[in-house]
Amino acid sequence: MTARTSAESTRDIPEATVARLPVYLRALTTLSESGTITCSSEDLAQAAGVNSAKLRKDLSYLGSYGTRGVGYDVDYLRYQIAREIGVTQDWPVVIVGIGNLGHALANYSGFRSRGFRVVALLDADPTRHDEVVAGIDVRPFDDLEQIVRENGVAIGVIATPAIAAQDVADRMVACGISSILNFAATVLSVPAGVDVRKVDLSIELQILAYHEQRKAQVEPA
Amino acid sequence: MTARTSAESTRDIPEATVARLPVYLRALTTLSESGTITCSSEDLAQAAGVNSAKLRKDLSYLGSYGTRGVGYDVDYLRYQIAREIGVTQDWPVVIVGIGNLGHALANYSGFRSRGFRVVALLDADPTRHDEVVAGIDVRPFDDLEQIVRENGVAIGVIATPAIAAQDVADRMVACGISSILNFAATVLSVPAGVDVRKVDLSIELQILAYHEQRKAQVEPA
DNA sequence: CTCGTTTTGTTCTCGCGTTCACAAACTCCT
DNA sequence: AGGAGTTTGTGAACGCGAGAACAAAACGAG
Repeated sequence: MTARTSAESTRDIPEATVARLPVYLRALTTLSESGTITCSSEDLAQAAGVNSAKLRKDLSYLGSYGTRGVGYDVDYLRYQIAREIGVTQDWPVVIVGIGNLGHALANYSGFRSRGFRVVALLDADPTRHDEVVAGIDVRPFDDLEQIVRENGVAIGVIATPAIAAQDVADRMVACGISSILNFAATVLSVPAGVDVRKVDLSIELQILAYHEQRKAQVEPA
Repeated sequence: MTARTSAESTRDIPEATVARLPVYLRALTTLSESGTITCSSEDLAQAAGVNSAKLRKDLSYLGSYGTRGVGYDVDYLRYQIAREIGVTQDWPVVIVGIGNLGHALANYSGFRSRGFRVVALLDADPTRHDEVVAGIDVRPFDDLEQIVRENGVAIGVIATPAIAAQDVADRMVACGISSILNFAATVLSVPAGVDVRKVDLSIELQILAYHEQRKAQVEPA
């Protein structure tokens, strides 16, 4: 095994692991705030809601940041994960669609505290353009390109009605945005190289309903 | 292979498939509204953003609802999937935590249109109790048990700050709620038999940030 | 009625992710 | 210094899901 630079060490982290790293990061932050200096994989696994073997394997993809017989230094590990995910740097974000959900997103403190800075709120509806949400004034959707260019925005959030989402996505991609978080209830088609993650509130409820129905079937009270 | 009753046919649907059924359901609804009578697995797969082999395999778990050489009857398949998921029936839901996100959820039309009926909005903060959101008045959190009992609520939504979420979950479980959709940024621990699904906005952004960082590393402009 | 065309339902194979189990490594106590 | 106890990091086995490929079934033309 050859020595690797830190740039090379960021290779080949499985997708399933990437999805859990933010959970570990939050658990570590909680531990750190409660004054914990070191923790075992068992402790952290419990805080993150996974089993310890999976946690250790996940962390092993980042490198060997633990000490056998001791555990992990909470702050050190936290920094390493944050660096790996990329939340040590500042990510400018635009939110398009300032309805109920857009409001909630704009006000969500969890973004800013993790390195995401909402640089603009955009809406196609001119009657919203005099509004100020979370200290940011709502601007016309047509300002998208200028804002993206001036702020170096790489991540866009779509909180529009489903009917408008594909158009918004197309415009975002045309401006150079390469990661999209989509809250609209529709399937987006984007060119290769653009990442889309979908959050669909009603789908989550439907999955719960399915299981709920199963439970009722098995044991009819 | 013996003949199976419709109750028995609902066995053993893989979790990955369950998660996609709502997507197919929405795609079918869109097709139906555009006047389409029948569609091939290829058509539906494209509308749902998956490949056709996976779609056919998913549908095969429900039964044989297609016709070889022809395709699927849109409305018939839509009904079968809806029945399988359980959205042909009415699901009473309570939402706890009427902050920005709670407001957005209460107003979200996608719930009602898929069989989910918000029967109550609850908040621990007394200053919110005179508010009316989406035509429903906000009630004290302590009314939870009564509301759950009177309406037969099985599904609860948590939209509180992280610090309150575990308490809310405990109370929900104590009342008999057995499925929880959690928007709070924390890991909930619940007894076996209770389903929890987590939606975490900042985690989704962090996953995007990770990939975005990778792209920037590979091709530094 | 028969043959070609279309499309489903299913089998098979492969790769990823999870979990177990254990060797390696570190600390602490005597 | 040495041994007992603890905890990490990882090799190996296992199970699930994705995708390719094909047989079975339905339709239509002649």
